[in-house]
Amino acid sequence: MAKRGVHVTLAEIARRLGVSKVTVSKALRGHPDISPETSGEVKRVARELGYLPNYIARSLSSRRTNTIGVVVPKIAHFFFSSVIEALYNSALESGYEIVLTVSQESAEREARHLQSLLSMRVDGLIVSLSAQTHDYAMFHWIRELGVPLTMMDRVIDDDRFTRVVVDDFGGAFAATKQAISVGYRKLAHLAGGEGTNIGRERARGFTAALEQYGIPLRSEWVIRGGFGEEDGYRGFMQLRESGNMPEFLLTATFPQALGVYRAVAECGMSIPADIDIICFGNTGLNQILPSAPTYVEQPTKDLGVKAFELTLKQIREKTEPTLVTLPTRLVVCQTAISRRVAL
Amino acid sequence: MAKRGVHVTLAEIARRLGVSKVTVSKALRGHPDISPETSGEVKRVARELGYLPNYIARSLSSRRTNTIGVVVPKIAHFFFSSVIEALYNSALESGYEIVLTVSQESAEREARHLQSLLSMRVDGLIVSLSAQTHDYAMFHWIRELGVPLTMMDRVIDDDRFTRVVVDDFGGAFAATKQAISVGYRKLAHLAGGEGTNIGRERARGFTAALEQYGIPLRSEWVIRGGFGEEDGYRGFMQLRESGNMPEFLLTATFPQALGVYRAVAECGMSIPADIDIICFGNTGLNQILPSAPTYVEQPTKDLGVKAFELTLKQIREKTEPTLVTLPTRLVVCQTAISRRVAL
DNA sequence: ATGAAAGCGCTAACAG
DNA sequence: CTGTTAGCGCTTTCAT
Repeated sequence: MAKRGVHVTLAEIARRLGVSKVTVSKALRGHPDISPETSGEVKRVARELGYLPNYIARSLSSRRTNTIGVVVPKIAHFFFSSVIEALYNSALESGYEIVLTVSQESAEREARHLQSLLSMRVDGLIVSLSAQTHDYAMFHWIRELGVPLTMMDRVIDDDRFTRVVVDDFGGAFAATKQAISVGYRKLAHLAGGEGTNIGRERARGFTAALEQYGIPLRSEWVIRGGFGEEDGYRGFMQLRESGNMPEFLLTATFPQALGVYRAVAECGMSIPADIDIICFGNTGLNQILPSAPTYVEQPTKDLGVKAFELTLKQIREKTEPTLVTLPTRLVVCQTAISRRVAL
Repeated sequence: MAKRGVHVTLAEIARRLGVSKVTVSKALRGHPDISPETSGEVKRVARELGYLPNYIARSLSSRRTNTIGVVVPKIAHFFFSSVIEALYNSALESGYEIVLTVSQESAEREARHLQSLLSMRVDGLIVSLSAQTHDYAMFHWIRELGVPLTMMDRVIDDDRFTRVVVDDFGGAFAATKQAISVGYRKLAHLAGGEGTNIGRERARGFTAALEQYGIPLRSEWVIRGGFGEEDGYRGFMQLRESGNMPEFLLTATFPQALGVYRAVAECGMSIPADIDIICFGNTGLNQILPSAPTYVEQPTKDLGVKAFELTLKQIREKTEPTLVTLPTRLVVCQTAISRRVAL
């Protein structure tokens, strides 16, 4: 049986038609050089043989891979999987393939992945920093190499990088303000890591709101840690053991909130009776959680779409680094308000 | 300034050291041919120049890409994101890169992605079928081409393919049996698509359990549709409009169950007072849902790990197609039982 | 409109 | 141990 599919080359098609490789190459890519007849013939034979262009060879020769490398900290987490889905949709539209890698919040893995992606000669990079990344040398190096790079959500606060972020400060501020407006005065915040821009900004928003309303900030009510479920669990337990419980808790992420829910249930307490909560992020499950919590909606789709767009722009033309800040929106569910109304 | 990073080639390093490209190539890959001294020198210069091997060129020459192509129907869905995370961990361990693509349950997108991945000359493929895929010609073609292929979870029931699945029949059977054992007699099933193996097997398990306990199967209580949240919502509404409500509902997926929860809440009804539920899949959120539902636990990590392992095996040696079935486990939460106990 | 020549950066024999 | 010779399959000039 004849060669087929993955084993067919341009040369083979050329041989069969008695034309040159160049003609076949051009015909297949719809180059205007080739006459419609020849072009048709070439395409027919290619189809018959199940020809699959070898992108590896094409890339080596053309110096483009039509590929975007992505590094994210997590994947089984609604926020990221939703952003990633948006990235994939954008990529499909523009004919790019995505090589996704996951750092698992490890700076070392992140660096390894970046190296791999550079070695794969991706045309551009989209990165959301791991919570452990404190050494930015590699990113500056990438920048100097001139490889298009877009930082997304978890970014380096440096104008020399192209970034897309959400309005973390505004979101945290609005959430805290909402809590205050319904009457809470004892407010705590699960801040997550302050080594990241999102941790810092959300904490800033929280404290700024307290300040504006003249509520003193109690340092033991701003709990540091990570962004995961365990961190939420630990954070709540820590509050409880201190014997000094706040009325309200702003969590920096949705996973944290889940941990809080679990901890609260374990303690035989309940939300919002014993403690009320507002979290960042909406998993579509918020509506179903016992006493749906108010949350800060993050524009995950837009993040993905914008990040891809900025990357493509950098690939196509020389552009200045930009910062895009997407708005957040406070989605008020019954809990916080209803409780106070009842009082 | 000198060339750096992505612009440095083997030839450049060779030139600087006055050796040949081959020596550099071998030294960098730790080939035993090269003396420790030379090797050290080469590595030093490579590091100094920030040399990044060009995987494209390497792949073209070596005819391996160290890359596995993956096609899944969805990504922002706990089941898949969890499987995918496992795939990524396996890949990292074995030094493979993953090119993930998402079919969005569309057969057409799936086919496009498969073509791209083949053109990228991935060393192997892992595929979970879209719900719309009914034409299997492409998969047989891939099989004949000899490209290592593993089907995962949503597979073609054909012994010529290597597959990893979970014990859908057993899971559905156990769930239904549990419902019967606590006293329910009016049982319904949200079957999802029966064009897929998982839809068929789960429905089979449901009916087999009814049969074993002599409970007549009511066809209007086996509702077809898709596997999504909307399908769950619609399914419940359909049951409700029929005016003939079952006491119990087995859903084929977790998203479906979410839809049911939403519908139930909208109708001012509640779970399990008005209808009890068991679902496939556990998102870690089950514990938090109002009245934690009993669920069929799917071994997502194992699915990913096994799928990767089978693919690697096919790459490394000629192997016969195999079918691996991973066990499911019924995790009984309070709902179903507690209600009956209270009666 | 078509083709010949050259080369992308690397690895795989094989020879020294 | 080190180097030479040949490509891998494709695109890119540049002729014709």
